[in-house]
Amino acid sequence: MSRTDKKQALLDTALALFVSQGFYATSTASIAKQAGVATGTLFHHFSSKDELMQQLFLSIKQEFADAITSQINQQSDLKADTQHLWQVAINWALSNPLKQEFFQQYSMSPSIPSEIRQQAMNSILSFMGELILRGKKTGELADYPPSLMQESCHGQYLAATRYFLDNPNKWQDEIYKQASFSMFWNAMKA
Amino acid sequence: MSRTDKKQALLDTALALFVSQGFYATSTASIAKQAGVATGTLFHHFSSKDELMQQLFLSIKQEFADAITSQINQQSDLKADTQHLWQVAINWALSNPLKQEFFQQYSMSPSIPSEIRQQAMNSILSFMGELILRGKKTGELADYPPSLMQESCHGQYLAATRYFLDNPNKWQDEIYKQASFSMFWNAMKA
Amino acid sequence: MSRTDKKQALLDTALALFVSQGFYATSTASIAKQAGVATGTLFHHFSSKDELMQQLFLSIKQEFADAITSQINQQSDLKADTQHLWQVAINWALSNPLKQEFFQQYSMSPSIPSEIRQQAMNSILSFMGELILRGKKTGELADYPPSLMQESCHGQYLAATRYFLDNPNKWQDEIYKQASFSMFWNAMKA
Amino acid sequence: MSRTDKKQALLDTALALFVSQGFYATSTASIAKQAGVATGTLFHHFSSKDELMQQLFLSIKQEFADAITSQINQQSDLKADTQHLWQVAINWALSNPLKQEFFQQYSMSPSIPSEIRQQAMNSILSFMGELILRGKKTGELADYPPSLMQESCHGQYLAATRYFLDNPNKWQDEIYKQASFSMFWNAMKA
DNA sequence: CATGAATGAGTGTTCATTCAT
DNA sequence: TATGAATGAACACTCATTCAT
Repeated sequence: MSRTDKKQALLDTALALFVSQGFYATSTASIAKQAGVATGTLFHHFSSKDELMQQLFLSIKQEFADAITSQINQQSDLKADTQHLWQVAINWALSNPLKQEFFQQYSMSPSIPSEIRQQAMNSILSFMGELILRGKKTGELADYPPSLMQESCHGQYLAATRYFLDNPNKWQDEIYKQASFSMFWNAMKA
Repeated sequence: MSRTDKKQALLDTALALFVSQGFYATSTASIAKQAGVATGTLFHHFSSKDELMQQLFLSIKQEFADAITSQINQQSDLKADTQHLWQVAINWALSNPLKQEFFQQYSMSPSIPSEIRQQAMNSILSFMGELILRGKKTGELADYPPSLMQESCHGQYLAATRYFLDNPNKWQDEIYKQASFSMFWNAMKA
Repeated sequence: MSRTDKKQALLDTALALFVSQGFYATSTASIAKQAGVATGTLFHHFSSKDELMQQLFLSIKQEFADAITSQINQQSDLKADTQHLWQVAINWALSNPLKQEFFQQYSMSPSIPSEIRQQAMNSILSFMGELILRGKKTGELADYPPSLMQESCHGQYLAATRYFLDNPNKWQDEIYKQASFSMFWNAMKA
Repeated sequence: MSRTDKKQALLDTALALFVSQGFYATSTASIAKQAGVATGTLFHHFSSKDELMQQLFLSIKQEFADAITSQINQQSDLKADTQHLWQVAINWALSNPLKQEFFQQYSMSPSIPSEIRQQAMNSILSFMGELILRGKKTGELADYPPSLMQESCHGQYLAATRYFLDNPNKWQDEIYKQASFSMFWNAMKA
């Protein structure tokens, strides 16, 4: 196992254990053991348990951002573009349930410094931010205060992924898929 | 200090410390000390730290439910009733910022058994549930799957309170107040 | 329940719990609760947990001594008298299994001050001591050092009660009953 | 200090403290401190205080068994062999007073699971068991029930070691040494 | 870099004992 | 006397972190 492999194994194991048991209930020893390395090795790659958590948080955020970016191509009308983004984002969540659950659990938790959380949130919301701006200019979207709109969008996204994560087969049901987007879109519509 | 006072002092102190430092970073000793009682006293009232957490969670949930119930009088048209409920709920959150923050932090956290969380969530959502049903019957609200609608409502409520908690003076601004309700209402509107 | 009743209830309960769970694993609160009195009441009757233990130890010792004394009537020859004493003592142990087990467990334990234990042991052995003296004078018993003989007697008595306590029905079997006494007697015989 | 040294130091210290203060009155912290290691180290070698106790019990039992086995050579007549065994066993007890006292104190105590105690007792008694069988075949020993005889042997052994431990110089006195064996042998003799 | 035994401060929890009622 | 809530010192045990190998 190469160096990078070991670091990645530690991140993967930490993700699984943090989600299933929580940050504080997961000992560094158990992470190392399940990752197949010695206890001390964890501290060669991460200066502390907190840093492991932060790197994990940021790496997942990055992965999400990369996944979304790679699939976006804004060319149709605003609503179609938004719907595409919505589906791509929820697809990612359903394809990466552990990582999505990690976000749900730790986005509000004091286990992660608020600056790091803020940074991650902004990154997620930046996609929406641009669309909202575009929609306001064309008059398709309502002229609500932007920061409030962003928070609302984020809330809807979290709610939808929570729902479809708990009921994965419902995402195949066009009724549910459409409904979730309709609520999201209508909330912002002019 | 009477018996009830001590128990209540422990709950109050636990609320403050859990919110500001997190559940795991708060020692039972520090709760007791700050509440002005001996360490053992905490365990006289709560069999464990976990049980303290659960009782705290349930007591806050109950307080919220009572506050809402006492101010509800459904008599006008659906939209007016809904707006009233929306404002009452957000008012409560802003009047009880610690308790609201507690919900934000722990509604998804493994520090609280999921059954307890579920129970609390249902209680909160039951108010909305009735209004949604009413709206569907009259045709004022869209016919989306009820469970999905509830999750979406909850998400919007959390997002709005998060926003106004971070920017308390904005709730006095009618523009923001209106906008937050409009997004909530339009999402569900037929 | 009268005062004496409560004190006796505490002693009875303590006996049962000390035997089944051990001295340290039994909390004063559990003794009080199971005896049907308040925690504080225990400390009205016994100044400390240790004193409760000592009073219990001495009261059982006394009960044993009284039971033996009341049934002894030395009139026949030495062997017959000894056999009678042997049977009376073992009968008592089998009729009071909890108390006998208590002795087995605590005769050697540091939970009881050694002076108290010594005092109790002497009381038990005094019966034997007289018989041994008598036997030596008549030449029926061997002329071993008295203190060593006493210790040996005591060891045999503990072994026999241990055995018959674990196999109560064997005491009805004359073969076993006889064998146990034969070993005891032959060990001392001239 | 090597790894094995630390574990052994902990066992040695635990033995000394358990004997002098009792199991419950001895804190794990005090064992570690007196053994010259950190508190955590104790739990690195033993998963709990109870396990330390069990390992201690079994290691002493093993040491006793090894000591006896190494010195046994059955070649003479039964009585001579038995006397040799008796002396070897008591010699061991007197050479290892702490370990013998440990047995006296904990053989009956609930601090040690009864299965472990049983296992240890059987190991000790197995030596005797064989001799008893041999004696019954040759008719030199009485035909008492074997289990009762074993218990009686054990009781005598405990009594004798107790006596000579309390009065060590008496073991040098041939009168006492002979008397102790005579009582043991005559009890079983046909 | 990797290891894992060692560390020791810190944790949740217990429980004999006290004392105001 | 009797009560039982309150006390706080003491405990077994955990775990992030270090460091000699």
